[in-house]
Amino acid sequence: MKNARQQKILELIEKYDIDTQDTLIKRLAEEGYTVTQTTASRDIRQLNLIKGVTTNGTYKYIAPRAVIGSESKAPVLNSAITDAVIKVEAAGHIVVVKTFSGMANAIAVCFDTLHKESIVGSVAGDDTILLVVKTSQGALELEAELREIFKIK
Amino acid sequence: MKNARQQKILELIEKYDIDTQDTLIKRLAEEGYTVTQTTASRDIRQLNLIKGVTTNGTYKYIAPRAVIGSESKAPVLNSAITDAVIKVEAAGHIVVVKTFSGMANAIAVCFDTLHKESIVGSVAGDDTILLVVKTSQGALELEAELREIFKIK
DNA sequence: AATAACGATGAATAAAAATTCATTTTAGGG
DNA sequence: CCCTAAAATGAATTTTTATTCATCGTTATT
Repeated sequence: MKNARQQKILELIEKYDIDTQDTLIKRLAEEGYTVTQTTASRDIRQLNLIKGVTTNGTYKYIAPRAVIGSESKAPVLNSAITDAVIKVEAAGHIVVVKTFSGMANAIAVCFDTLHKESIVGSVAGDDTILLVVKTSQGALELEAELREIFKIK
Repeated sequence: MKNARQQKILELIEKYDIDTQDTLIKRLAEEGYTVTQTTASRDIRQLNLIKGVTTNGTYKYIAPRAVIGSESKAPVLNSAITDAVIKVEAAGHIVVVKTFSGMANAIAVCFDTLHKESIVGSVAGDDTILLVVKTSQGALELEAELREIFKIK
């Protein structure tokens, strides 16, 4: 039951603007899932959903593209993300990451959540991310690390 | 007061794991900002911060890189420009400028209109601008200059 | 200077979300 | 089958967060 329901939740938050757990519960009920707020809260937590503010100033639950990591543990990247990285290459003190078209931003978000010391800043285009590193040496190390993570070459 | 405080909030959530508005209020108090939960709530909303679940299962406020809702944001106020620049750092022959989420483009436009000789080109993401300078020396000079302008550090 | 208009803030309150503590259900051994 | 352990769930409650309404300070306008 749980898995089907959580799957449905992901669909629902895509389809509708769901602003509270209560709204979610009602949508779920329409689909035949009757649960209490307790369960909704837990589902949301387990799915790593977050409540954001839209440009209209309203709230909305969304599925973030990567799990927010606190330094300690390796961040959890969903496979859609790791698969989308095509190439990683250091050039001077910059590391260039090539991705599937349109995926660069999603992946750059992951890098941000890594809070890697060596990364001074990053910019993402459509299918390319530039990671600026303080030193060439650092770039080489980062390159190696990323290749490890994304299983490149 | 408000801007300085919100700026500080961004620093605090980077530096510490802030799980509730209450802990944020306490951290702010340590820094000399005494506010109520009402204000904390509003600041969080205005900064577009979100509360996410970390890999440890704990909660944590973070500044998302991408703005939810995807449509472009409201026009940027003049005074907001300088306030929105968080960090300026030279790395080799590149200067990295960190800004509030969604502000990078607006600020990059300002740079362009400056027609600074030393800037070869620039790229802006959501919250980061890369300024490409001919030489490392030039990057250092530009870094110093920008820090002056934006009163960084 | 007086006054209007607006933004920032807080106290109190309402609303929403997380958690605790049981209870029920499910999945595996024996 | 029956039992046990673990997972899932809900009711009640606590905790956290958002909002309402009033006030204060600032700035602009006459």
